[in-house]
Amino acid sequence: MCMQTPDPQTTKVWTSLVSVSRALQERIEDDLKAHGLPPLAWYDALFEIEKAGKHGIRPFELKERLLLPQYGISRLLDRLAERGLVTRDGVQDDGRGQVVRLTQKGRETRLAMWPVYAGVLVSAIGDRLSASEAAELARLLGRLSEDR
Amino acid sequence: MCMQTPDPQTTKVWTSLVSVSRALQERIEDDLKAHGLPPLAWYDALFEIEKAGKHGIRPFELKERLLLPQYGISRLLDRLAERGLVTRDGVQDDGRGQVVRLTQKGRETRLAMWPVYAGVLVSAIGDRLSASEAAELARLLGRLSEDR
DNA sequence: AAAGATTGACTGTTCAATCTTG
DNA sequence: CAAGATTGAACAGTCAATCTTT
Repeated sequence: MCMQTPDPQTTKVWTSLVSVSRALQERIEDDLKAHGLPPLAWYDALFEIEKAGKHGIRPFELKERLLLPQYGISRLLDRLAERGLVTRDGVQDDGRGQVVRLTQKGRETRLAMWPVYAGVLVSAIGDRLSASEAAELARLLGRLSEDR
Repeated sequence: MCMQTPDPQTTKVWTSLVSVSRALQERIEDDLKAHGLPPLAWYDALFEIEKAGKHGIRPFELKERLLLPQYGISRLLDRLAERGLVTRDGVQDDGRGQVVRLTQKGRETRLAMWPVYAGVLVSAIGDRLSASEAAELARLLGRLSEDR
């Protein structure tokens, strides 16, 4: 029974990680809201659906890309469809499934969100780190998500 | 009208930041749940209240420390009190306010959460980075939360 | 039975309105 | 009116159960 306590550096990494990512996410959400735009989570969804083009994408594929549970996708698509940002159509070769496609309004919304989103990233990250520092930071963060 | 797009390094930092902090938080939540323990957010609250000792702490102070809105504190304290982890008493010199104190059960719960919480931090951070890498990572993250 | 997807009920979060005291 | 705190209603997330098709 080894009661392990992280060393101070580990703790510092953790607290910085949480506070930085929370602060950034909040800033993005606030800016989006101030512009009358949808929440950040929608951006990723709209982007993935947009990338799928006119062939569309199946909800279960979206689930894998966005790392959300299936019911999460289901409810998210409900809201996107409600606002007219996506369409959901049955697919012929598999009666269980659907195909999701972005509408014109969906494309416009995604596009309108981007400058706001990008603006925060540039001012909060790009403007604060040199290219080499950013590369080093990305590398170190990558170390934390390696498989074991 | 400058349509700014973050450079690839900035984007990589952002995506790594989000995925690492999300994955870690999920691992901690899952482990806590597997041990029949409360969610991570409670840990910080219990810890802050515990630090206040027998003098207790006022909800508005807790709000500042935990960076939650006042109604968030109100509801969180409802749940903590419901489970017998904290007490809420009126305070004489300010009729509006309350004082929150940790119960014995609250102390035990906080203590039981710690090894689970710490275990994830050690295996996900401490074991993966050298001391100098951890220091460098903490330094770079710190750069991102400097005031401007 | 497994895969794709949805739903009802519960829990938690958010907003605006409210209440009380200073 | 401002500060400390709560609350009803709306919204989002979660769990387990369900439904349909393969």
